[in-house]
Amino acid sequence: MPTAYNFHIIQDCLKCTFREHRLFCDLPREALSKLQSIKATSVYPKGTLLCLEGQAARGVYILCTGRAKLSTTSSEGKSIILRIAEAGEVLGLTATMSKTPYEATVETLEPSQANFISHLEFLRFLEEYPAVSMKVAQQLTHNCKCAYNEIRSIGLSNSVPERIAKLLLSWAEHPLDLPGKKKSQEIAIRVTLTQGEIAQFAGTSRETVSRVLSEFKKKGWLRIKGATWVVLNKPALEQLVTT
Amino acid sequence: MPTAYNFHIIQDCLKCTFREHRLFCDLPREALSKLQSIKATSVYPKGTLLCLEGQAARGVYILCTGRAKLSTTSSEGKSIILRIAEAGEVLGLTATMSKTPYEATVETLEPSQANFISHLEFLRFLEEYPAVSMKVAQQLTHNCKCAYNEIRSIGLSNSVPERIAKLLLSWAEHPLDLPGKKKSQEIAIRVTLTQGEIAQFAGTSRETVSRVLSEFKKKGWLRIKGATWVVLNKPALEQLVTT
DNA sequence: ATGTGGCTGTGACGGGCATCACACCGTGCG
DNA sequence: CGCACGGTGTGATGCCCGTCACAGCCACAT
Repeated sequence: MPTAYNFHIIQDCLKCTFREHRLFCDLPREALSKLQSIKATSVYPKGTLLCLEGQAARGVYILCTGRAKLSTTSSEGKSIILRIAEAGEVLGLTATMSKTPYEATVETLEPSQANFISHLEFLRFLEEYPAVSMKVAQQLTHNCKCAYNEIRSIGLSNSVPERIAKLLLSWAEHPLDLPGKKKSQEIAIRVTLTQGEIAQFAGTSRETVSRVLSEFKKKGWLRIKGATWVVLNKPALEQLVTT
Repeated sequence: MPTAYNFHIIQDCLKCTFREHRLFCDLPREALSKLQSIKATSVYPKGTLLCLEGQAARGVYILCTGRAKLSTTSSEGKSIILRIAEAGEVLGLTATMSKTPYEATVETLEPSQANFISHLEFLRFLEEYPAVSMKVAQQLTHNCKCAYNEIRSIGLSNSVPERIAKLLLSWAEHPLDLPGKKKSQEIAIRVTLTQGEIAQFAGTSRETVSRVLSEFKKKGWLRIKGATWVVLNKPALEQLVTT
């Protein structure tokens, strides 16, 4: 059902074709029906703040399409990206489960569709369907693993170039298929984050990211044209990473 | 039931008096009986490695008494402490849930009792008793929150003194009650970690920790005698912390 | 006593990176 | 068009803190 905005909206969870590839959504039939009845679907433009760090948790968002950036900010305004959430993830879960304020600010990186479920209804939903709490556990497990990776990335690496190389390599695991591309070592990826955001991800400053990327380009390891970046020398980047 | 080692062993989960104050253990009667039948209790000396990072997850440990240190290590040998787990927590959960290798190395910090439950039996236990998966979700939530705190601590603070002050303050939330102590601003805490371990916790080097603590002592903010430390000027430490 | 091993204190040194500052470039908008 | 604005590139500067080196201390075993 493409809309005027050329955006496909998934109205009915039961008919959602992506379901089985998603972290959370692949639930038994009855649970899905219930979910369908308690969810509120909306489409949000890029840059929407779904959750605000520190605010009381109103409920969770299930991201149907799009991606979102989870970040946390210090009182001085310095902020760091916790992770990028993909479609099919539940956001605001930690806060909703423990009835505490949102841990992170969630901002959509693309036009996104999400199902909102209020705090109370979600907890009831959870208790009613054991399969749902299993899924919740899996989502939380995923969150933990991402967080541990981030800790390793920031805490164990020796230098900023290493951390940036690591980021590039992790992105390179989901490469872009360029149509007329001959077989080669080249890995094309789409990077929509700004250098400032990459800096937040790597726990460094914007300028340093710029310098490091220049360095990579100068060494012939990387080519950047707009939002499509091409990793030219994966082994070299890998050698930089010790973790 | 004090043993020859003057160590109280909890044989029967159903009779455990600590249960209701614990993160995981407060389960319904039937689940507890089942737990009782599938667990294997052991007592481990200080310094035992319960889980090894990177090894296939054999199952989970429920920590009955004692505390344990969760850490992760880079290939270069640099390592960082993820968190300190308290009695009542389930360890090895992330790995067991996602059937992946252990994320962290778990080392007992004190003589500790723990219940081991094998991988398969735990997952079956989980599916059988919905209340258990709720508890698992709560444990995972706790893990996430700790991880996020660690990320904030390492990624957002501007200096090592700030991070160490933060650690001290977090420990000061569970003060020691000194018997003959008059009312005062002084907060006594028990610190069993070495400076090297504190360094791992704060993502810095042992020497820097030593220097920072010296500094705090010189300024009259802190007094250290063996394993009992006394925070003399909490506000000063708080002022150092911006996160 | 003597050795050994783990923990702690302190000095010296130097490099990596945060910070400030400013120029450049494309895009959108009045 | 001219302007503002967000993103990017790059130089200069300085300092925090990691690293190396070594000494002192304590507990414990021989």
